[in-house]
Amino acid sequence: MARTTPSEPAAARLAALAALLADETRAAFCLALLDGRAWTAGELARGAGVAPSTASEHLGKLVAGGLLAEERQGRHRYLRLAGGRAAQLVEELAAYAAPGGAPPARSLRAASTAHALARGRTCYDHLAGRLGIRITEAMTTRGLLRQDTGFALTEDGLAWFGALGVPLDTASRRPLARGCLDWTERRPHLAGAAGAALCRHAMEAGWCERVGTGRAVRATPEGLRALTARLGIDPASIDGR
Amino acid sequence: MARTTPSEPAAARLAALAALLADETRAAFCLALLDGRAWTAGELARGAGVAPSTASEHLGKLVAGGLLAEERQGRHRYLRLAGGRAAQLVEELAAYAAPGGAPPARSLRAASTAHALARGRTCYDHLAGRLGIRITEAMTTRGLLRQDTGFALTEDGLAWFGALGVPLDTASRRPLARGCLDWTERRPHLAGAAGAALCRHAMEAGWCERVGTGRAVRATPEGLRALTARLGIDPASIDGR
DNA sequence: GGCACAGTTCGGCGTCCGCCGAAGAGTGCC
DNA sequence: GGCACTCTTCGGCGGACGCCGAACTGTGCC
Repeated sequence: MARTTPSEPAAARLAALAALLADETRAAFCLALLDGRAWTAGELARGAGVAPSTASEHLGKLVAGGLLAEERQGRHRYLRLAGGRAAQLVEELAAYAAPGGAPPARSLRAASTAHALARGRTCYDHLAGRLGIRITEAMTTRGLLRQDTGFALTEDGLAWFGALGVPLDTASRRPLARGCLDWTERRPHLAGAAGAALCRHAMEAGWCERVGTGRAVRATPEGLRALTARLGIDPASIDGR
Repeated sequence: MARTTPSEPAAARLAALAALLADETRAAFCLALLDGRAWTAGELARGAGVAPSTASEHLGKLVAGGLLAEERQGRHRYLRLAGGRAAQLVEELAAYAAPGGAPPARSLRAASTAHALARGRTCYDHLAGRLGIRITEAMTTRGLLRQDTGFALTEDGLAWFGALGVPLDTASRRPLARGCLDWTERRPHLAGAAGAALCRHAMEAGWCERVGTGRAVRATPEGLRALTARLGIDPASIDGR
């Protein structure tokens, strides 16, 4: 008997896309790039522990498949996620794949990086981890963000961004606010154009700074003061445990 | 040099999850189950054009991987997507994998089913296709749904559901409204608890009916009248082309 | 020009995995 | 009880794919 839709092309395309992430090395590349920054091919190869030649082939597939974008500068090949939708795809798959319980964290080094990531990190272009969740919570309780009927900024929320000096384009196709499931807190944090703008502002204003070379982010003392003043966030709820 | 996080388990889990969908036959199973109903193993095997033994192995993997749920009744094994999140995952991957241009539609039979699907279909538990998009559009222009600051019902929207006699639970963890990218219209339609409730009501009230055995759905004459009366939708914008 | 370095291409190796048919287990109908 | 049917398990086959090292290309620095 024939297939439900003859010579189904949708299944083949879905399988081809999923196959890009079905390899552990390629998956590691995409997870590393979830910090939203561009990495060189060599950095990715070292990070994943494979030979440069192997990485080169994998990166070629990921770019050809539309998941990654490349930028060549001199003898370097910089790679980043192809865009917000690609990042969202990887995020959601990673969140679904995350185990229900806490991650094991075998070594001391792994435990300390896991701790730093749980405290705060970037998730492509917005803030995640305890830091991102506390901000999202505070915005919700202050009536800047509504989560009960969906996930959207309120008029007060728009005004709050205005007062911060961060313009938001409501006419853009990209949704202003979107929930992104946090894989350490297991609750949604603010993503979308507003989440990206807030993260950019937090970095530029010195509210946060990167820790080490990875995705981990830490709120600075000024940042904690600003979050307390503007959102009523208790600094201990982010920094402490 | 070591991996960024030693013996990274996240990459392995992401790869394992993606591998479930990286096979064309398994992908076809998941797409078929996107209609939200339960199919038997044999039906899925015939639909995908593989031997029952092959299907059995694939289904075992999909269930073990947490993407599908099974229910055994007598000698039948009924399979459905494991839940809303699994459906959302498959939807988004399928939407990302969909080609930018229109699908080719080689045979006459394929063209006619593609046409029926484009007109209206279920997307797991809510309405999609032209029918779903027109409803979402109408709800937005009538102020029942806000898309400019995210994707959320308004107070008027809550009242509209109340008038319809469809209760919505705002206290649930599941978001009431969520945008789901429509792969034929390439715009978001209403998903989430409200989308599911509306779809259920439309089926029970006889506004829509299934066409054939697949995902395709058609608005009935009463349905078109109801949509015109309650949302001001022009019937020709759905049914005609 | 010459060297160091980033990245790519190629050949070969080993493994994994999807496919089938045949045989078996369990269920329902008569 | 016996038959028909659905699904599962197993063995074996073949292709696909990820890995590496070695050789090669191209860039930048001195």
